[in-house]
Amino acid sequence: MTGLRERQKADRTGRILDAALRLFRAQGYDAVRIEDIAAAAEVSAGTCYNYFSTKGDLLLAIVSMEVEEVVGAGRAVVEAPPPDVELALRRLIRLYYDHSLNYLSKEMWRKAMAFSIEAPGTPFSQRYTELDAMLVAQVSALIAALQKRRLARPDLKPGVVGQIVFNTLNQMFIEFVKAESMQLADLHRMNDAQTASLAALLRG
Amino acid sequence: MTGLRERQKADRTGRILDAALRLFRAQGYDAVRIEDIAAAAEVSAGTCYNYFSTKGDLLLAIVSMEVEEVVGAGRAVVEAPPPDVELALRRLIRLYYDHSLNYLSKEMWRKAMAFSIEAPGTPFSQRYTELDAMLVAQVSALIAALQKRRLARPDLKPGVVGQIVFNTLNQMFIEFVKAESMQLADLHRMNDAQTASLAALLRG
DNA sequence: CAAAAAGATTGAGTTCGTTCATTTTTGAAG
DNA sequence: CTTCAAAAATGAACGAACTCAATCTTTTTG
Repeated sequence: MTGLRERQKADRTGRILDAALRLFRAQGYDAVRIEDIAAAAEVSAGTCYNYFSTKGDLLLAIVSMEVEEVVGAGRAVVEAPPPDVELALRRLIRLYYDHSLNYLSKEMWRKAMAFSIEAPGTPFSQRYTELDAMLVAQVSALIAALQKRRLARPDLKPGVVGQIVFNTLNQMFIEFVKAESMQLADLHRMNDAQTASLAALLRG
Repeated sequence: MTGLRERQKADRTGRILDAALRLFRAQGYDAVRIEDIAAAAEVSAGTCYNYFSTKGDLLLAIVSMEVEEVVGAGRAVVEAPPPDVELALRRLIRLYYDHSLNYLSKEMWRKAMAFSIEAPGTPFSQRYTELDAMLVAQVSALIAALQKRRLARPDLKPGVVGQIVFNTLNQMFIEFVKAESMQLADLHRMNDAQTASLAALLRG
């Protein structure tokens, strides 16, 4: 089942991803050439293109892993939500934001988001879009959980509200990564303000 | 005041913009080389870079003109809003959407939005961001006008609601330009549905 | 086990955005 | 009208993403 070819393939994929992440973080996305990644991964430039269709798609593969992690971390919040709409939303969104710079730089986020709009058809662009949908679903699930606990107006459709909340948090995140000087603390403040407004709408 | 140099400069800027718009529409953004634009505008490639910092910024200059037009057209709706929240929002947003493909292709929008995230510091990227803010302000002004006419809950801050509405319409537009097969009619349907939900929240 | 087929790797070559030293044009001063 | 400085245009040269024909490695077949 796991032939040599298969193992080598997985190994090379891992080496390319590791090298790319390390170099992107250290030198910045633009400054790193595919040849540099190839050299660090001990393959040729051409081989990188057998595994990832473009440099942008390779970046999105890395970013997608980060988003997968955050979706995993978010489950805990949805399963045991704080006993208040505002607190609950704030907590989930802070989790997303705080995770965002663990492995990735603002430049990497900018390039990744740009690429996912520019080239929506590549494999990891589609994956990234799926993951965004999973985040929407997760926020929606949180709303639903709060409604079940009678902490939010029961007449609002969780999916609609979830999408609205996601749009807002996503837009603020874009603003954040676009402004190199903006700090996480600033983003938190924006989030707290917006969440307060939204929470007012969502409470009975 | 209008020396030769000044006139030539304006003339060249115009020729480059015209040529770029025509070629981007006819052949697609990626297929058009800076040299092609330069040739059509009867200048050299290097000259294009005296006027626009990158190919992406040249595109954003074109897209910005389109957005300026749409902001102008939107004023009429804000000044004489239809007598219902849902109708009013729907009308303004449809105006935005219907204008969007007058001069620009989906590919151009994708590239433009991508570039504005990727390179937020270039002159026309900043201009584009300003124009987005103007659209937010315009939607907010519409909400305020409706409140004044007692057609919307008076306790909601127009700015907050305007930003939420804009985020939603913008997100749907991104989905639209990402899916080459999606038609304007589909976008209208999405808009009608979302607007109905939002209008329910905004009515007294 | 040998031979052939299938699958991957390779790196030299192509393309295109961008830069920059040089040349040309414009406007001002004498 | 001539001279000079500043501004602008030019296109050759550069660099990096990406392609592809040739080569090598793994798997399958007889």
